[in-house]
Amino acid sequence: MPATTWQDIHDEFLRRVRTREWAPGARIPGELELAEEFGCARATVGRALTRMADDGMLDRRRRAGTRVAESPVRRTTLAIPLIRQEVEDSGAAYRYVLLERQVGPAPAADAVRLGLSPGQPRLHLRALHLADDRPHVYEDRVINPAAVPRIVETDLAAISANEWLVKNAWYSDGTLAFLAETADGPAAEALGIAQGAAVFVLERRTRAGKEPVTAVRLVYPPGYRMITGL
Amino acid sequence: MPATTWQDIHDEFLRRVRTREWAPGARIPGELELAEEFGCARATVGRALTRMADDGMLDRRRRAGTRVAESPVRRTTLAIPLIRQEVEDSGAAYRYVLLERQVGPAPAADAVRLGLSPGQPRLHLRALHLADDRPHVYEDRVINPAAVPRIVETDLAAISANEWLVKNAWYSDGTLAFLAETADGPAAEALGIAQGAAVFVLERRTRAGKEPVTAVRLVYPPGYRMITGL
DNA sequence: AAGTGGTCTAGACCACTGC
DNA sequence: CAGTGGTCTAGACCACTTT
Repeated sequence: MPATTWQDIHDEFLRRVRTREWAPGARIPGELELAEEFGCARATVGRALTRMADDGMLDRRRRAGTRVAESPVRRTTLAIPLIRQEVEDSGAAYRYVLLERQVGPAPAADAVRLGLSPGQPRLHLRALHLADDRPHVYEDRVINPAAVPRIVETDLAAISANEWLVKNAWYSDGTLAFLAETADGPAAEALGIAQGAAVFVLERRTRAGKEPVTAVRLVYPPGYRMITGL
Repeated sequence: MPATTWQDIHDEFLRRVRTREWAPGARIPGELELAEEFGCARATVGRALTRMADDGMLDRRRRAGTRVAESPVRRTTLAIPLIRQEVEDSGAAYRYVLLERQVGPAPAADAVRLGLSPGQPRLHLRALHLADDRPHVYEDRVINPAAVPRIVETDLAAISANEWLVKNAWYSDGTLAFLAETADGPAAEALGIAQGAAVFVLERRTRAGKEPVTAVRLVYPPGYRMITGL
């Protein structure tokens, strides 16, 4: 292995940006010059620079060169929690309870959430994920059976909807949102907290092509923090 | 340009994972075989595969080959909001008001937040960011002047602490957390909402080497959603 | 021991865009 | 038009880890 890998170079560039040796907005040397400085091929510094640009720390434009972003902290990678894993990683035993299952024509609210026309069939689930038998997350989910017909014949008390979907459904894209809300009656009851308490909510929607698949709300009790690096 | 770029190949791999043509846990062909399939160099499919692995969709190990992750949605890229930009992008005029500025020995709470010993000097700020003169975010920040001495002589009514720090301070690493809370008195008053309302809070801490630089809490009023792709 | 991914190199051509 | 980044190629060697 060469003495300097692209990661070493990346770390050095990161240091230069963070220490402001390369100041926000400033233009930095071109790839060829940097390659000469580090005694490596152009592609190697290029890889390091590309990574920095992906992370939002550099702005690169052909002909114009590479500049440090005005605000060199713009993007971070967020690990989406897998509930079972999140619980087991904390050393607790994972358990899942299906609280309610409803099949039938979608009420207006569910139709909007999922992106269906009102009256189309939908599957509505309410469930609770537990860590050592203490409530960990409350789940409220709507599923479009037109996208995943087999789910209506599945015993969702034995396997969580999420795990079934990961194994059996496909999707093309989706959105993810985080927000704060006051706990409504059902969520408060399931989590054993006061109604009106501030809860952290993660909303996820997935589609397969144009067809909506599922919309889920995960409600975390007060005190929950979603943490990432910077 | 060749007919297929590494991005095309990446998109095709993404499709195969999402449609479960490559099922969770399954081993996929090696780089050489894939390069042959697409009629390109090994490095080209390698780049596409590396990207997928970075996104948590594939697990790659030498000798063992490449497998689809058990849960192929694990990481996403989150754009950290820059308040001024967030406001201006929404078409509103940005304004910033410094509500309070305190210099002095750190009370226990501030010391813990920032990672100082109690009694060391600290700068405490409370501020409000407005969009078209409506409250947008409430900011509560502690700064360690030992890390950025010049900030105590800076007029933080004229420039927000964040913008000053981006331009003038350096950092080595930090953490970022999201949580839900009920609005306390000062936050509720500043945002013009009811005390006890559920607010979305973003907490950020940065350090320069071992020295803490700043700890900030950004409090968003009810209704705020932080959105990302999937 | 051997197969797989991880990385580097040297050269090439192209795409974009500021001068 | 010329300089810069973006990408591809073909080959090479190395690192890891499973068999």
